[in-house]
Amino acid sequence: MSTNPVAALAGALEVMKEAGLKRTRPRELVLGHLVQHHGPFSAKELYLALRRRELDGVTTYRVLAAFEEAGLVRRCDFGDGIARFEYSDLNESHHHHHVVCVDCKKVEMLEHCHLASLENRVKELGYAQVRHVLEFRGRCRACS
Amino acid sequence: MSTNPVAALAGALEVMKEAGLKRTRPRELVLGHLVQHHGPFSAKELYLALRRRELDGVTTYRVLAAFEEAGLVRRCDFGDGIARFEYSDLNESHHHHHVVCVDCKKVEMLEHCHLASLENRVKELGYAQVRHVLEFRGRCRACS
DNA sequence: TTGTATGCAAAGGCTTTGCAGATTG
DNA sequence: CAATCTGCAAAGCCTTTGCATACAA
Repeated sequence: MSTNPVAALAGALEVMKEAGLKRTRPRELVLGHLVQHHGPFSAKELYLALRRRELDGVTTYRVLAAFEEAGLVRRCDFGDGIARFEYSDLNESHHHHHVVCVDCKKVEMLEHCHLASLENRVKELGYAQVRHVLEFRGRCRACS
Repeated sequence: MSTNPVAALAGALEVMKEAGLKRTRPRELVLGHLVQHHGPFSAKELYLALRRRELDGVTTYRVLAAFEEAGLVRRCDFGDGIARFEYSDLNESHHHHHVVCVDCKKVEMLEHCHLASLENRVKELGYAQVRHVLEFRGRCRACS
C-alpha cells in the first residue's frame, strides 16, 4: 500500500496530523525527502540536501524530534556521535538493522532481526519497555 | 588468574608495557580504577572520581584512547553521545553487552552473545573485520 | 638524552535553548 | 485568535587539537 511514494507521503502526512503536528513547509520538505530516500540521514545531511528550498538547521533538529516522537522516523546510532534518522513506514514497518562500512561509510540494511531470545532474557531481568540498538560495522567488499 | 585485583593490575601494567606505553601517574590511576571497578565509565566519571588524586580531563581522554588501542579497555556506546569504557581483561575476556535502565541509568551486564548467525550474514555480504554494537535499554524493576 | 606524556587553553562539531516574529488550524 | 512553529543567535556538551613543559626509559 505504501510502496507508492505519493500514497506513502499522504499516509505520513496523515500520521503527522493524528499526532497533532501542524502541516508546515519544513515538515513537508523533510518528510518528502525521507519518504523518497528513506535514509538514514543525519540532520545536517537533510538540511544541506534541502537548503536550496530553504530549511534551517535548528528547525531540522526540531522537526526530526517531533517526527521521532510521532513514530514517523526511527533514530539510528552508528557510534560516531551523529544521530541519523530513517523513515519508519508504519504500514510495512519491520524492525531491522544496518551494516556500515568503516571506510566508505556505505550503509546496507539487514532485513531481519532475531534478537527475541536476548530481549526475553532482558525482560526476565525485570526490565520493561525493552529496546535495543544493534549496528554492525566492517570493511565492505569495494574497500577491501 | 586475574580475579585477584593485584594480579590483574600487574597483568594490565604488563600489557601497557608491551604496547610501548610508558608507566605514568595518570595511566596508573585510570588503570587502577578500571581494574577495580570494571566500568563502563565515561571519561568524566573517571577524572571526577580521581580528581582528588590530580587527573586532568584531557589527559583522561588521551589515556583512554591509548588504552583502547592497546586493547586494555573496550568502548561502549549507550546511544547518549557519551563514550564509556570498561576494563577488558585479556585473560578472561568474553564478548558481552549491557542493559541500561532508561530512568536510573543503572547498567547490567549480559553474559553471553549469540550473534554469530547475524555476523555471518554480514560476512556473506562481503564485509571484513565485522564488529557490532548491541545495547539494550529498558525500565528496570526498581524504576517500574 | 630523546621521544613520549601531561596540562592548560582554545577550538571543533553536534545538538539544544531562548526568544521574537511568523504561521497554522 | 490562540497555540504552535520557525529562524537566528547564542549557549551547552563532549571531545580533540596545539603547544610548551615535564617526565619515563
